[in-house]
Amino acid sequence: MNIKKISSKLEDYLEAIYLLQQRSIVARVKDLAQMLGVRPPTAISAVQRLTDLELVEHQHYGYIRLTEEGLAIAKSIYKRHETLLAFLVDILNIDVEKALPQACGMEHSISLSTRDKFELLTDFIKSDPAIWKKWQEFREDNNDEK
Amino acid sequence: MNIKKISSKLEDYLEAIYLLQQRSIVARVKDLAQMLGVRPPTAISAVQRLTDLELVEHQHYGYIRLTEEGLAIAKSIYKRHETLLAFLVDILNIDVEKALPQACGMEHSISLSTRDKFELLTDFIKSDPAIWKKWQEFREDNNDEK
DNA sequence: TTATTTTGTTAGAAATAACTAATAAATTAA
DNA sequence: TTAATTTATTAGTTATTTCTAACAAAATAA
Repeated sequence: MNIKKISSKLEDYLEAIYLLQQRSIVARVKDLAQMLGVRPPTAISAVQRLTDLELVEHQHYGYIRLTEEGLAIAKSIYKRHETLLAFLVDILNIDVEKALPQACGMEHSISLSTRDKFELLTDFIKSDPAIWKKWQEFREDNNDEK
Repeated sequence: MNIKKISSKLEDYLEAIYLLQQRSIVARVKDLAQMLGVRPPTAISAVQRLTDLELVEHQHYGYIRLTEEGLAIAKSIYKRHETLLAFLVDILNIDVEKALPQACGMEHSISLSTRDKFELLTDFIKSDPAIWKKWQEFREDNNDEK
């Protein structure tokens, strides 16, 4: 029931396949390569390693699908991604374009329990208008206009 | 004047050399390997690559020293490390042993400006006793005893 | 000062993760 | 249904980061 430990690069591939599936686009090598900014042979080699690990299923010249285990990992990474992105953008007031690559980097380093705490803090600050206002002001008083 | 972009592993080596220097321990291959949990040949190979990049100076069988540029990178990474660790431990209430590896992972992904914002938020929450108390309670109300 | 121990280095191998070039299969258009 | 285009794959190369085994230099102890 433990989540298999794989490299952060492989986690990125699982996450990308998951996102393609979500958009009801059947994951193909081309899309995967495009999303991750690599060449098709690089994506293929990753898909092959993920197949060996039984995290995806892939027949030659065919579609790429997550196994149950691969889906569990993908979801868990994506959840961390979402939480971190929301924290960076909504709380720390970072532009989405700048926040995205940072969330993508951090999402591989934090535990699930740390993710929960990031979410809790985000909810805490957002849920209380007084605190939210104070934080806005505190930020602005410290040269954080943008 | 730009900070050279190197891999996160090499950043770890610079950070470790910096910490050894701080403790007035002259950095040696053995210490470095021990700190990073690798075998001596691995540390040597990293030191050689850092020497090629002119980020450290190292004569055979001698001491390892950071160049001015290497020191700048090391300091900047370490600053991010400290800020993230303080945030995880003091604000999110994560045990130091658990927080450490997560800070070590995240420190390579965040920009200097994001680091500043983490510090700002930490200061904000710590500086206001009312907010601090509310956050403690909010955490405890959401199953975060430990 | 020789012997032992510690520390550092080289050589060579393996895994990961990327690339280009060449080719093969599948799809689309003529 | 061929021909052209798109997509996928294989083969081979490179860089990074790790390892073990073997050896060399330096430091310490006998």
